[in-house]
Amino acid sequence: MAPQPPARERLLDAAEDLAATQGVTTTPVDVILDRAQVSPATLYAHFGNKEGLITEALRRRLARWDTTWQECVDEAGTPEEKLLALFSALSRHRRSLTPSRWCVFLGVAAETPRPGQDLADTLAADTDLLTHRLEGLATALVEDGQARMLARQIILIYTGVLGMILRGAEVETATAEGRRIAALAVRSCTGPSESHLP
Amino acid sequence: MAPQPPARERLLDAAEDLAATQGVTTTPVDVILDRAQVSPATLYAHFGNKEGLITEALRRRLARWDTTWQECVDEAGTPEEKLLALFSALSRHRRSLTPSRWCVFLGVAAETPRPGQDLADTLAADTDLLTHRLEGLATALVEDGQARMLARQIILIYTGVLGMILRGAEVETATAEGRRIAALAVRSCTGPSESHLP
DNA sequence: GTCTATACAAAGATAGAC
DNA sequence: GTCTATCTTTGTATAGAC
Repeated sequence: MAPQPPARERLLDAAEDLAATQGVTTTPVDVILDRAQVSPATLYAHFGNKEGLITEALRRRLARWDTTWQECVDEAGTPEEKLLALFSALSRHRRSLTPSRWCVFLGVAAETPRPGQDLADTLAADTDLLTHRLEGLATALVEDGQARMLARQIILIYTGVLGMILRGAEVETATAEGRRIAALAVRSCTGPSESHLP
Repeated sequence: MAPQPPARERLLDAAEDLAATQGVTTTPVDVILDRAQVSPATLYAHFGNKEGLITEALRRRLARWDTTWQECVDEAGTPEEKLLALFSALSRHRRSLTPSRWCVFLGVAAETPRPGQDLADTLAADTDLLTHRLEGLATALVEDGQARMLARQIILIYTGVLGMILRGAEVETATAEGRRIAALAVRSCTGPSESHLP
């Protein structure tokens, strides 16, 4: 038999999975414990409380998302493709995990009107990563002043894709649609001239 | 003193307000009762359970949103402006109410992984209203085949605006940005020729 | 580090009276 | 239709042992 990972890992796995598929508020600690095959005391010894566990699980997930997205950027050819790699990354990220109901970070944010500082920071880190990486990639395409705006537009469209999944849309359909709209936004900044390059 | 509205109304008001600002799962029934100045028994007599109350409150809110949006469509001049009136409607709707954290319907959907039939129907009714009205308005602008696609794109962008509010963006900024992107989507369907009419 | 058993608090819902 | 009082269940967290 494969040796079981330590209780801490099992807790993080269970918490991440359940948060993504069922939501946090509606998932009692008992269910997480049951899934992880861990006793209550162990959870509180490691993470202090439920929110601490969730926070830690989200941090780990954000790191994975960061990696997946960066890989997709690196594989993309042109600066425009690198900017739009966000959408391929979303596809790939979802395929590599138990499919979440929409987006764990937005989901937890929606469920948690008054998060503690650590959780709030972790949730903000998702938006920050989007902002910074997209601004960086946009700088290769448009003037500095426009880069911030273009990044914001793409975050909006990306967030729209996630929201469509919550509305019940097919993931691949919504992603493809988002990518198409994002391409429009890019081209409205770069000018129509270069829009038909390979 | 102004005569107090009946308990049923006070419950709906309180539930709507609290659902919009704090979320449903994290708002205990007691808090709704306290805000409405109503006893528990009255709530259960009228609505059966908490979800019944929330469902009814959402139905009422959807009807108001429907009205506000239709007004904005009627006030708009060109077919393109009518299609984009969705974004002015969002502004107006929010200004007419206690500002919700983002969107009550998406919020409740996010918080409720397994809604009962009635609640599920009410949540779906929001997306359905968007779909049908936008498809109707799009038909005035583009061919029938494209109308469905354009409507979907605008729902995606609109949903993105709402998601940006959850991410902490300024409401008016996000709305204006969404409207601009939606205009791009419209013009990519109608062709660049007519894009500069008054 | 991890377990068993349990304390403590909160939340949803109902009984019975007026 | 509405109230007071209360029951039941569920959920978070801890005590103390190994």
